[in-house]
Amino acid sequence: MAVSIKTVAERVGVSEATISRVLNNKPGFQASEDTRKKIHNAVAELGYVGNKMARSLGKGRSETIGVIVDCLTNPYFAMLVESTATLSAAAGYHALVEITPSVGSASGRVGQLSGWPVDGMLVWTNHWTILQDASGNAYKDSPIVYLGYPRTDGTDWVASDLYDGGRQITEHVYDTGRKNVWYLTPYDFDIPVRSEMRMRAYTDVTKERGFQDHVIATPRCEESTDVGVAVGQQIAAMPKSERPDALVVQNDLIAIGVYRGLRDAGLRVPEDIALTGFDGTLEGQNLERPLTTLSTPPQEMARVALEILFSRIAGNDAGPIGRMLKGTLLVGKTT
Amino acid sequence: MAVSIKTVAERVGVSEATISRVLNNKPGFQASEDTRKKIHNAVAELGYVGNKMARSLGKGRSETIGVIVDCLTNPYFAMLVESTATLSAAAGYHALVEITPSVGSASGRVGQLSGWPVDGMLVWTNHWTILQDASGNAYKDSPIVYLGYPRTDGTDWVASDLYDGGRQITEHVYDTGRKNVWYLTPYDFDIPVRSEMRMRAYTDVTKERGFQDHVIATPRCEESTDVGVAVGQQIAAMPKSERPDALVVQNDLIAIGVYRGLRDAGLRVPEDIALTGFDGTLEGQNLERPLTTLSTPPQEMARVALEILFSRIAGNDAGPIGRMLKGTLLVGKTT
DNA sequence: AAGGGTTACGTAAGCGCTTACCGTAACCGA
DNA sequence: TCGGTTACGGTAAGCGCTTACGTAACCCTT
Repeated sequence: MAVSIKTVAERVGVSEATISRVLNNKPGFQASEDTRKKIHNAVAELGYVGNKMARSLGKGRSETIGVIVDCLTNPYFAMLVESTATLSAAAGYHALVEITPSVGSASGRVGQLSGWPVDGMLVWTNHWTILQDASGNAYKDSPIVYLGYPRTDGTDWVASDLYDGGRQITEHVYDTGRKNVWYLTPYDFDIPVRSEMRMRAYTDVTKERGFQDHVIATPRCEESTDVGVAVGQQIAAMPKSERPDALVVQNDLIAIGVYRGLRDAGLRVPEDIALTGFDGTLEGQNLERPLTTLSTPPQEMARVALEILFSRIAGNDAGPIGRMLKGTLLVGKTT
Repeated sequence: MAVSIKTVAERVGVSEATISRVLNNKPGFQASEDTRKKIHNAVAELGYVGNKMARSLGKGRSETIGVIVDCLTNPYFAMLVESTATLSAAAGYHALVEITPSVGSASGRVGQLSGWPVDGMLVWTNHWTILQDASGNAYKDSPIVYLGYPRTDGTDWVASDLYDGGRQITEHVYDTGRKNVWYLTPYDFDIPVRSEMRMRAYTDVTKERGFQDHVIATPRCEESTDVGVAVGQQIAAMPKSERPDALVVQNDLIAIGVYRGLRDAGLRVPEDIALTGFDGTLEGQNLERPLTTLSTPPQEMARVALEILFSRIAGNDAGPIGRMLKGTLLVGKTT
């Protein structure tokens, strides 16, 4: 029904092959200026826009890359996806997003995206599992770059150096003179790898400075902000002597919640208690007191990851590539 | 290379057609329990996952819907896209996102998505233009539901009732006793339709109450927050007598900027000046003083829009469908 | 015993494009 | 005059699915 390459071919009076070759600028193929013109005219007049599906089927490549993330409400992911979409568009690729909190969980698998011949995938995992196909085997139909955490399982990854970041932020907190610093993490005991590095950095620095570490773990869940609020209230309810004088929180979203919880309960940040986040989100900066946090620009992450991915698509089959991106400390008004 | 339907067929010893029919549960087709079993076993053993491209080519439907928005950094859009992705996944569809600030602009056209046989599209437009294909004709290869603003051009749309919302929020502001209320809009003089309704509601209410209206228009641009900051500073720099005592701002992002601008210049909100946003974003609620705003849940918008879209895909060709969603006033601490 | 309905599956023609492999015809130099 | 280029472009075989149509075997009916 729609105008296909056949329509154009008939209109111009040449074969479909010629149309295809001219439109794709096939190297080594020469058409007369005349046919070229005619073809382009016909295309314009008919409003012909190929059919990407057929094209992909024919070429065996879809010029689409898949992006799998937990959610988009976290602005960090939103930015990540946005960057991926624009960067891949610039390279002539489409971005197919899939939101699957399940990917990366123990039973994580490549849900909907499966069977879609994406040329490559960017996958954010919170856990250290591998993407699996429907039968539970490691997915390997197309190259994947895992985002978020460093890996040692032979896959490609781009991560922010959480250990380094954790140290930067913890040291900063101690540098401001705090002595009883707690760490707050949405901890998933089933998958102990999660966030190890940020937390380990915290405990390391704490020990090095000769202080006592203290970790609060809350169940990992969607409504991070609310979780934070609850924790904030709990802490505010403690007698002053038992309370920490600083809280290093695993990410901005939760930290924001904690901020609200503390504030609503009448505690002042940072006068009564210092607070830090992690991620460098916009929200954090829009708090009354911009949040002290550590940012690894998702744009950068997307850029580096796509670089790797495109090289894989182009055939690069060297050993596993990993890139650690160092974050930068953003000192706000909460410490 | 990958395992195709042919592989399965050979393994089981039946024709490809049978595989396809069994796997798709073709109504009216009966296979023996035996073959069914064999097929499912083979599929499991081989790890066969169809090829969606070929499937789509064959059926003429791609089971993919496209979503076009300005950006994802605006959490409103992020939420919209997230809802679309999850809701369509639930219906067995994929979501293909395209970020194109240009769509909806005067020269707006269906960029990358063009040629991709999406079964339908959700398009957010800031302006009242129609999606165009490469040759400048109205795009009509697949059904589209336009989001954001009501339309009278025969296309389907889902919008939040901006006039109603504008009235709600303006009246609320006057109800708090303000008398010199200004309106701030990122106004694109090239496309005067933009936001007419919110602003008109403001002027209407203002006149009804016997006050003088005053509109500040700033160039529409990406860094909305920064624009807001600048305006906030300008206003703060005015002598108190010339200053408004309330600012009704076109959206949360800009309002947040204004908040910061005012705050940094030493003005207090709402004591010195009241402030409202529009959209009900998370950021707005995370401000020190949660922003008074008007929210039209993007989830709801996505839900309603997809409902319409799926009905169109199913063949519903009734006249244009429009749905106006009433927003609800969120009274924060800025008024 | 012949016609007719089931049951269970095969055949083959697409879907709209790409591309390896062949023509032609004109032109050119020797 | 003839073989060899060069310029231009047609043919047809896929890519991996779906589906309209056909058919063979079986059982039941009258």
